[in-house]
Parts: sequence; C-alpha cells; structure tokens
Amino acid sequence: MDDLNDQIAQRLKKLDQLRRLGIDPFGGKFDVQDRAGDLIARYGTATKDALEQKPVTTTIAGRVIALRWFGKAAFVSLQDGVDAIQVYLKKDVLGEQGFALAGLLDIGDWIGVSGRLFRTKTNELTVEVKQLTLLCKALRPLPEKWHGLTDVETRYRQRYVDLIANPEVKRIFITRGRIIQAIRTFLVGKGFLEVETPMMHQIPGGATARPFVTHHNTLGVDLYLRVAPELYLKRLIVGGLNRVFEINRNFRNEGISTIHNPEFTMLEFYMAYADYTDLMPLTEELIVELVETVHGKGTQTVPYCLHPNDEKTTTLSFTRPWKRISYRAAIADRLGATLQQITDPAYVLSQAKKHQCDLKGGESYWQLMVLLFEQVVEPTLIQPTFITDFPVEISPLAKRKAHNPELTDRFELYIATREIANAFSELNDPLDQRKRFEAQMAERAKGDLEAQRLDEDFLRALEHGMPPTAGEGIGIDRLVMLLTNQTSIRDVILFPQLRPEK
RNA sequence: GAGCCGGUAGCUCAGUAGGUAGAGCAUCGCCCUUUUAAGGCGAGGGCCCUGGGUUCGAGUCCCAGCCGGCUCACCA
Repeated sequence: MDDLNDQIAQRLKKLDQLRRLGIDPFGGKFDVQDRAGDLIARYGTATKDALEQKPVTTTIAGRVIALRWFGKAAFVSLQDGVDAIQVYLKKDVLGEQGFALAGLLDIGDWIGVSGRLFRTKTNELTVEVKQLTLLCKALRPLPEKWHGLTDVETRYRQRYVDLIANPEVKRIFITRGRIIQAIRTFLVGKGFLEVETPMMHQIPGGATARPFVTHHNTLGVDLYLRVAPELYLKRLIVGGLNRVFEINRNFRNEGISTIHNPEFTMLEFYMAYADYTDLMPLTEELIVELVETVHGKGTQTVPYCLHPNDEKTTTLSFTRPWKRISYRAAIADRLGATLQQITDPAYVLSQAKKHQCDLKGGESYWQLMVLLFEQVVEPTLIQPTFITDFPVEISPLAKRKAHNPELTDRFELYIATREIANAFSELNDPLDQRKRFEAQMAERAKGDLEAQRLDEDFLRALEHGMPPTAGEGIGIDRLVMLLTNQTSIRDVILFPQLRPEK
C-alpha cells in the first residue's frame, strides 16, 4: 500500500486485534435471510407496539456506512444494495464477545447481523443485534458522509467508491441494466434472435469511423476492433436468419467528450421483408416501452437538461406519433426557404456562408446541405423527430429512393439535439453496393481516414441475395443518458475511458 | 486538437496584500446504552499536482508540463 496513511494504519492494527480475538477479518459465507429494502417495505409502517407484541427476527448483511457511538452502544447505518437500514449494537444484548467485535468496526466494513426489529424513540425501524458477524474488514476510509465523493476524476477512476458513496449513481446503473433488459425482451417478443458477431474485424466496416488496430500473433495479421456490426448482421440475413439483433460494444478511435467514449454500446437490429417506414412505428413503440420501464407505466414525458450547467429542464414528450420531416424539408423550414429554392446550389451555398458553415471550398450541393443541416437544423431538434430521406453521399449502405436516386430510404431519430437512432432500407443490390464502396475507397485515397473500405466477402454475401431488409442502430449510452437525465456519457458508463493515472 | 476553469489533510473545502498551512467530517484518546451530519473535552495527520523561475521569503506571482472538468471542432 503505497499511500499508507494513519487511517489505513489504524485499520491494519484492528485487523491484528481481530485475528487475536480469533475472528477472520475477511469472513466467509453468510446466510442472508432478508434484504434491507424488503424489511422496509414489509415493516416500514409497523408500529412500535406491533413489533413488540409480535416480534420479528431477521438476518441481514451489508456495509457499514455510518457509525454513531454512545459508550456501550452504537447505531450503524447498514447499506444493503440501494437501501440502508439502521442496526443497533448494545453491549448487554450482544454480550462481551460481540461487543468486542463491535468496538473494532469501521465505516466501510461488511457485516452480517441477526436480531429483532424495533422502533427507536425517533420511530426509526431498527434491528437490535443479537449476533454480529464480520464479513469483511475495509482497509481504506470512505469519503465524508455529508458531501460524499464529488471529485469527478476519482468518481470515474474509482467507480467502486462512487457506487458506495453516491446512491443515485447506483440507481443510474441499475436503470441502465433494466433498459437493456427491456430492449431484449421487446425484440425477442417481436421474433428477433439475439446474436453475437465478431468484435475483431479483418476489414472494419459498417460505419464511417477510424478503427483501433490490434494484432493477432499466431495468424500474424493486424485486426481491427469493430466500428459497427452491420455488415456481419446483414450476412446473417443473407443466411436466412430473418430477424436478428445484437447489443454490444463498438470501438471508434476518435475524440473523447461528454457524448463520446471510445467504446460504446450499440443496439443493431435487422428485419427481413421490411423497409425503413416499418421501423418508425417500431422505434416509437420500443422507446415508449423504455420510457415506461424507467419512469412508470403510462408516462409520456421525460425531464431532460440539455447542458450540464443548465438551470432549466426541458420536457421531452414521447406521445406518438412523432414528427417526421425529410432532410431537405427540415433545412428549408429552418431557412424559411421553399422546396424550390433549396434545390438551387447557389442558394444553398449562400445560406451556408450566411450561417457560418465551416467551408473549405469546392463542396458539392449535398456536402453543403449536410453542413447546413448540422448548423441550422440539429440544434433545434429537441422533441423526438424522424428526419427522413438522407442524401446517398452520406449513406453508403442504404437503398436509394425509388423515385430519386440522390436520396435514400433512411431516417435518423433525433431527441434533444442528438441522433439516437439511425435506420434504413438496406442496400441489397450487390452491384450498386460495389460502386458505393468504390466511391468510399476513392474518398480514402483522397485522405479521408474515416471512409469505408471495400469488403469483398460482404459483396459475395450480397451476391447470394439478401431479401429486402430494414436495419436500425440505436446508441444505448446516449439513450440511457436521455432516460436518466444525465448530461455526460461518463455518468452512464461504469468505467469511462480516461488517461492513465499518473 | 483550441479556449476557459480547477488540482491544498483520507473526504469536502477555506487560505486575506507574497511573511510559521486552516476548518468541518473522518482518524486516535477520554466521557456517554435510543442516535441519525449525535454531543462534550483533548490529540495526531500536509511532496499545497510536477519541474523550473522571480523574490530575503512562493500554496499565493511568472513559465513549462501532467491530470481532470466544461465549451468548441470531428464522430454515435
């Protein structure tokens, strides 16, 4: 222990004293009879008299998070999961042996207790401990009880301490788990099969992003951590698994921010015989289901702070149906332009200049439109909105619109200015897909490190025939942020990526 | 990657004008058998992020770096 301080030294001293008393400071199996939460639920309203007339005995375990001494007695706050219950240690009930152990307890220790329930003078439901068992001695002190642990760096680096000291953090991660469970239940209920596809790719594909590179020693090849599972999931559709989904990590070698972690969790699902229009009501249904999972049955609105230091909370309304507007119409709307004007490249260029888009010169019409969309439309998309009909330039894996080959059968769902879902009718024309890959490779050759690579095996799969299919990806971390009202992705990822310590 | 803010005891934070480093909680000792931020009395605990510089003297001023937060840019 490099940073040995007096508090650790004191606890090590107590460790010796415990061993001299014949007590194993690191305990063993303990038969827990009740959970603190259950006791509170069951006896939270039981009166003092009722508990005396019909005594209730219980055996519970947990971590000591507060310890208040009164000479020959002490009150302990025992944390058991998200709940805490008070236990009372009294010399004449515990006996000499038990009381000696009690005297060596510290905040942070794990204990098991047996005894009867009673109410204190202040009417708090409390366990009067007859039998005290040490389950594990903690050697390090916990943060202060009142302010807790607030240093963000320590919270992320030592999440275990954060989880102990900040109950709301624990709640967020429990909610995250419930959200993911609810997604699985929802999709399985719709006939989807959960699958796992490779995380290590020989050709990273399925998204425009820079990959992480690693190396396989025996094969003697470099492998890439996947940026998306898309191309593998579509291979499964080719193989006849008509409805598949995967919830797993993607890795993108990019910057880190409040909405970006290098590894993030993505849901992707693919549905044969469907198109992107089928996915809009499905997405509404799924997300409303998740809103209800988190906020309760029948909930239509969710409070959300758009920025960390925002005083005011925005109310997000999930009442169906959600707004749908095409990419082009959304831009025209914001610019106050007609659909006629917005097709004019000169007009679009002038607007891009007017709205301070980051122009390098020589942008195509659609490149300008993409810049304008980000600049003027995205920040306004607070309420759930489906943006449809994306330009083919930025949709290399999506089917073209039947009546307009410049556009694709695609939508993105925006909530609180962020892209939450991305879906399209999957391109199943292997000849067009090859051209799209070639166009991407041309971009790569020009120095675009994020452009996609040509994947011969994927093309071979498409050549075997992929039924018309609709596919969608949902960024789980950002969705969890929305549903738990968190403004930083690090608050919904247990161990966010940080620079090495020291 | 750029800008702004921060790093002082285990934790949360003060630190005046550049002049011996403080509080609360936690810890240790004593008192206390119904408290809940328990209380009372006493005590210990510091690489003031790191490295340079200015100065008689730096937690404080200057420069560089490390780590973090926020904002912006790219990405989901």
